[in-house]
Amino acid sequence: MTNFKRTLVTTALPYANGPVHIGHLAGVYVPADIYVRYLRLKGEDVLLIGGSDEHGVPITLKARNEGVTPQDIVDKYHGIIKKSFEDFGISFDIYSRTSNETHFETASGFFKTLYDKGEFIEKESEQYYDEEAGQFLADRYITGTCPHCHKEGAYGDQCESCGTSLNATDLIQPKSTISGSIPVRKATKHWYLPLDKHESFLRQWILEDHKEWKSNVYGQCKSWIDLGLQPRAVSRDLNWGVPVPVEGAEGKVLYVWFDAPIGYISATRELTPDWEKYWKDPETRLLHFIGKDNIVFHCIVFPSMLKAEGSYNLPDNVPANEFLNLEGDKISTSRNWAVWLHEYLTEFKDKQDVLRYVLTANAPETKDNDFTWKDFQARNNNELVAILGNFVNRSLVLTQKYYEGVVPTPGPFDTFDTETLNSIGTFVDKTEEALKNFKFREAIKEAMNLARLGNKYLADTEPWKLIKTDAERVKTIMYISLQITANLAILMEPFLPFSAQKLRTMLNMGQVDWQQCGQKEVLKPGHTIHEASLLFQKIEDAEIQEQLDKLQQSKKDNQAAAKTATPAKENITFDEFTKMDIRTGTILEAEKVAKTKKLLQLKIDTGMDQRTVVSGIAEFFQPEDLIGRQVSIMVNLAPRKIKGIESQGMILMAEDADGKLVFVSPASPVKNGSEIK
RNA sequence: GCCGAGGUAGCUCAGCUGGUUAGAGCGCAUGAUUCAUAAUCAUGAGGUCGGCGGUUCAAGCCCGCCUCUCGGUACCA
Repeated sequence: MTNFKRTLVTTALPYANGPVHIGHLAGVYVPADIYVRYLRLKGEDVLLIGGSDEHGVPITLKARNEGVTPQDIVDKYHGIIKKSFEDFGISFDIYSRTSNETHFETASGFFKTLYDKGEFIEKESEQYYDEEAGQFLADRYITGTCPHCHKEGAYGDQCESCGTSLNATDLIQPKSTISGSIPVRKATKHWYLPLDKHESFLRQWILEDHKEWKSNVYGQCKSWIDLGLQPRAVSRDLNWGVPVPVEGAEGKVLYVWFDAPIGYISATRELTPDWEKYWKDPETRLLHFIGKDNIVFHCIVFPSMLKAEGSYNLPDNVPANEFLNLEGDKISTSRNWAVWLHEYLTEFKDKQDVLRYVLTANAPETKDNDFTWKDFQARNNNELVAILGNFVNRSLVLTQKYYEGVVPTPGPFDTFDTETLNSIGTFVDKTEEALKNFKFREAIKEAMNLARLGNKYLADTEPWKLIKTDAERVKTIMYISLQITANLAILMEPFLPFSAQKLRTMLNMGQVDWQQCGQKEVLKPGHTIHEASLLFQKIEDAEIQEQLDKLQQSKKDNQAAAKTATPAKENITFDEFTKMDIRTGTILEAEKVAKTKKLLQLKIDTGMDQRTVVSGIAEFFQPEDLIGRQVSIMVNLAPRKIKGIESQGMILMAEDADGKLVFVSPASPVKNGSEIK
């Protein structure tokens, strides 16, 4: 590995349309903060960069819904997010935002450079345009009927009902959410970053030169590259974002995915005039801490941008984490299934370190993990309180009791003393080794082992007994206990900064650095320490129950929301209704369409003929169970080829709240071909 | 379907390029102990390493097939 002189750590920019939750913290910010605090303690030159991602369509939509400006939205959430990070001790050198001036300048300059170098391709395409509002419509600004599940109110990019991702042009009866008018298709010009052009470079750089990346990251990249990379639009028609800085681009802004990672650069520029040293000097190590949803951007897209620009470093590693679930379910902002950081701190005041600890000890490093309140309580009570807090307390209380807070002068060390003192260094080394490899779960475990060592040492030497018979020996024992305690005060700093600081205050330690860590004498004999207070408090069952009840309430609210039917569609005339020819029919044959997940190929006796229908119901029915079943079929729907099979009609299904499909059939058997009207 | 990541003790996870009786923490049981927030310390019970087959003197680790979970992708008239 190259010997780097300094490190630049970036953390994924949280999207400023909502607060941050434990998933963000566990996946990105806590590990990044631990890593950076560790390097700082070692005296290394390191920067931790963060900021809010404030552009993009969802923010404009939210603003519209709430009747405020997009700036109002991002101001609000940027404030909340920034404060949450401060409160949890995420030690950013700068936490910036993409709506500020430096960023506009940086992003726009970056685009201009690539533009001038001819790194983009220009393409014209047809997009929906709202004539009343006089603007192009982003996919999210269009609603209509989902072509798949036929639910109304699907967005142009995704149907929230069936979860399918869509193209706006596929929506049935599209409608602009801005003016309510029916949008028209209109040609528009955009710039694209030809990722395919960078494929051979990416192959070499990732698949050959960075085999050491985490397996989830490496595999994901390989998957994307092998699937074939496509040119990606870097601009779009929108009025919220960084304007495209070329002529003829009025009403166009940089696509949010393009401007967001440039936010890392902008923030660094804002922080220091020396920013280029951190971004362009090959002796700087660039690290991106992100969640797994961001792997493709940070390993493929952003590096391609940097490479195309030419003067920037590429990331040396991208330690992406998987996702954190909450009590067995995916964390979801819209379903309010989350533990919000700003709420946590009002309910568990001053317990930042507890959450940091639990999220680190149970971090989703290799696979998705589950956060449960019961585990949270257990780790607090059985580990932080019982092992770490208790050892520190024992050590300090005994010192006060026997020596009024003065570190005693030790006598000769016996074998066990020496072994114990040596072990301190061993645990420190193991912690450090894990940290270097981004194995934070293992690192915090090894750090805790130092506290275990302390407890064992006290249990084995029993100073409270010896004090009556061999007071001299007790001095040595307490001296060693205090050295372990002092080491903990340093070793825990990256993980539990608040508690470590509190401990250092108790120990009257002052400034520390990593070099002291692992040493046998951190506190000199004669040094006076302060009164002890508890580092951690037990968490009672009632507090945990309160949190569980709160989540239960979210679940109830969601179920209630799911029960309300979607509003009726616009009226149609009787003539329009009679155009639809719906009949009863019987399924004669059914088989799964090869190489698909959802498709069944059905042969239906419609009374008039036997015809083939392809239907997306395979997830809910076994083909053999369908034979002989009577169904409703729309017979005059224009035929369409699906997976090479011509589908002549459509089976009518009802969709339940959970997305399950149910046949709409005659209540008792009728002649095939009977009209449904 | 295809691609990727996972499936190891009740729970959360380690297991390097295949090599003696498969590990840790928590939980559980028993014992010791009382300086300490009834905390601690020791000992122990728990595993056909998702399933089946193969390669090998030897497989949790390699190969094939199957199965389950998560993510990406195709498909949903």
